[in-house]
Amino acid sequence: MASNPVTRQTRSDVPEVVISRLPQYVRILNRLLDDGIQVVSSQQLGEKLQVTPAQIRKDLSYFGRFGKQGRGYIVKDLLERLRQILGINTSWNVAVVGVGRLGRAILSYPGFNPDGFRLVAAFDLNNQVVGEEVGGLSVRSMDELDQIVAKEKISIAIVAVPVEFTQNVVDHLVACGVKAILNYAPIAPQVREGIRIRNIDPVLSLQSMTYYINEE
Amino acid sequence: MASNPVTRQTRSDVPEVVISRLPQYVRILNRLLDDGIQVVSSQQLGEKLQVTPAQIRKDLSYFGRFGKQGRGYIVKDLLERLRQILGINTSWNVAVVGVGRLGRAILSYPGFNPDGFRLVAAFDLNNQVVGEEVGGLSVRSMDELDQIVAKEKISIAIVAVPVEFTQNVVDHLVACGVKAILNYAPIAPQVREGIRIRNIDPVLSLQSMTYYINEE
DNA sequence: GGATGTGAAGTATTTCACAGCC
DNA sequence: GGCTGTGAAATACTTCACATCC
Repeated sequence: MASNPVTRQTRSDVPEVVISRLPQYVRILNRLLDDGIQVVSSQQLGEKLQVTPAQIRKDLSYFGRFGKQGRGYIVKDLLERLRQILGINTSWNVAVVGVGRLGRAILSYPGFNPDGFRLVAAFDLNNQVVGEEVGGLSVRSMDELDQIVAKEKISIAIVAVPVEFTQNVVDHLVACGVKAILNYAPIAPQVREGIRIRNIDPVLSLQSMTYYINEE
Repeated sequence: MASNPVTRQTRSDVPEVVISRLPQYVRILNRLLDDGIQVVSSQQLGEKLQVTPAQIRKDLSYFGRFGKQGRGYIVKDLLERLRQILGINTSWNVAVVGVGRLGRAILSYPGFNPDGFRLVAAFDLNNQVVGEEVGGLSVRSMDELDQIVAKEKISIAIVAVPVEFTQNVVDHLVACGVKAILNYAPIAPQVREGIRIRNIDPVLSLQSMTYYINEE
């Protein structure tokens, strides 16, 4: 990371850095589709994404041959294939843990649903907040976590609790069967092999930019 | 990414990926200092950060020789040097543009100040919000941007406006002399050479994790 | 004895460049 | 003619391993 430094190797032989670029391709393709554009070349895609056309072709080549030589890629088809590869062609149920100011902003953000995620449950550590209605969801107690994760088939959680509770909450989520976590607290929680975690850490991002401001 | 994928090369010959790790070292060193630990080895630091000791030593070697052979690093001294290198030994004035739910969460987050940043101004595009008091700041109109950026010596901005306004706001900020931008909208705004930008993009992070959940 | 700092070796990732196909 | 798909080359980054020093 900056905030999300990409880690190494998986059993699959596709470099993790390649996977991390696919969602950006998906986003651009969605836009092109909305604009009624039907065919796009790696050249054009590269311009929009500020990456080299060769990189795009190489990235895609890990998964198959999606293009038409001499023409480019059919936007609709490539989009469909990438969504399939990433597993975002179906919708994932997501829990939000922590309903403070940040949690509320997350719960009311409309951008998750169109992109393959449904926020289906909200939890808070503080019983003062439990029962409150936020973003169309009734805030639950952590005691109900296990049960609701199972019932709603939740495999992804967004954690926005104070830093001192974060590792505990993450452990609890993993114990309940959650497989991927997006963490907003300024630490890097430890998780066992097989669990994916990404940290959203604006302070780290800012601190790595100041180096370059100084340089001038 | 995932949200902050690290880009390439600068005039300085220190790899960007190295710079992106320094803030994490700073964070751990701060913790060690708080815990009263005075000396630390690359081995110990590596365990806490889940990176190899060799990487830490190599990273630091780009900037000088900070350790004592046979002993390790003096926590206080290394921390001070890293803060100096990153330019976070002094405090940067930061503007927040966009005072919606997310902007409010950012403005009330107490974690920026201890780490080298002071939120000194808030702006919104919507005149309904202008004049309101949020996080101890009075929300300003975008008309005042130029003047306040100059007066407050603001070189960093956090942008949390709706996606359709983002490129415009970024352009405006750059025109006013802002040098680094942290963007929360789900696009990658284009900026000219010399301006640093990082995107906080939770949806991209989530979408790159689903690939691995599926894999199992 | 123990840990740093660093060339050299080993990997990973990106880019080149061109054969092959539409 | 134009653009993909891909080995090969180039570059970037990480890890090794050891001389050096406290």
